[in-house]
Amino acid sequence: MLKMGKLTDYATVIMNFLAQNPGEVHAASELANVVGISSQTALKVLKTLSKAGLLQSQRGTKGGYQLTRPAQQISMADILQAMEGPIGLTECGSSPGACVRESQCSVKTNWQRISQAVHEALAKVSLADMAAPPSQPIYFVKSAPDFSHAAVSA
Amino acid sequence: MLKMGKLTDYATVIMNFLAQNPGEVHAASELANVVGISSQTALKVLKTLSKAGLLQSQRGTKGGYQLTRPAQQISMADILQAMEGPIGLTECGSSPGACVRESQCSVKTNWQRISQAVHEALAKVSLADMAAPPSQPIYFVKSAPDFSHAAVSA
DNA sequence: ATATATGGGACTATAATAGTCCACTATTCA
DNA sequence: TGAATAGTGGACTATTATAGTCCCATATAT
Repeated sequence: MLKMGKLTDYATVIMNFLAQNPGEVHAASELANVVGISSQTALKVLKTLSKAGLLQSQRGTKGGYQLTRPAQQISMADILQAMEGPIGLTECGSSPGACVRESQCSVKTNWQRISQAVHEALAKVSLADMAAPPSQPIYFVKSAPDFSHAAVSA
Repeated sequence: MLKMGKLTDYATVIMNFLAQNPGEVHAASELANVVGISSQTALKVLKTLSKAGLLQSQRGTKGGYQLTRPAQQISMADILQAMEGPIGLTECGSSPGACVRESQCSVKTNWQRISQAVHEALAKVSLADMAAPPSQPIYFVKSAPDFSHAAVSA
């Protein structure tokens, strides 16, 4: 399914909520309610997002979280990367050296390119875009990974 | 990391090998050697690919596997989908009804679109492209998910 | 017939993820 | 200044998903 983790899912909903309430500070317990999860779990997500620099936290009574920058300047790639580490469909795409067969792998380079394409697709979508209901059905990738130059080998 | 499973990884290497040896039938044990995994595990992958219609199998002595159609006509999306089911970053993108909060979810539609964009990126890359070493560094997504119409809400 | 090879399903081990808990630090307000 | 509130960091456990293995059945070539 190529799916992201649940925590990442929560993160996007939380970030979306904060994007819709700019300038306000929201406590973890409140955000937990928005998503429908426990405060503990929300806290875990919020800590991760804070460490990644996407959220600004405030301690003590009246404390909570808010976006560090405008929703237009936060991409879905930022959020995914914060929650799951570098975007890459294969190990070799995000962590060079992890695969023992890396040197003689025939498909490595192209996988890295596909990962890059996926990353770019996610980077193009900002949190502000996400928060806004789309006005019409559209196609997204007008031009996709360009392999047109590559001839069939073998 | 948004990564695919190991078995999917094996699948791409196997498919790539078969693409480079068109018209030949290769046994599971041989393909297992190519990837560096056990025959049992290779078999598991091969069964899945066969069921999905990407491979043609032949039983008995001198049996084995080959591509059902030319490598140009098999996309990476086909392989991923065969191994991991429908491509979708979120549950709601690939299995409507799976998420209890689906109806009031503010980001559902846009996630579905992002998943669609990822799917299209993978669909554009054929097995033949994958088998061929890229001749030059290129950018893949010239135009990505188009959210330009969407205004910032709230 | 027999050896070889795939088909289908079930089972188990392992790994990744999600969820929870605890002790600590910072801030507000009475 | 003390109590209440709220985030920080790390560790731990439960759960889930994945990977790997095994068994028995079926098909084919010699």
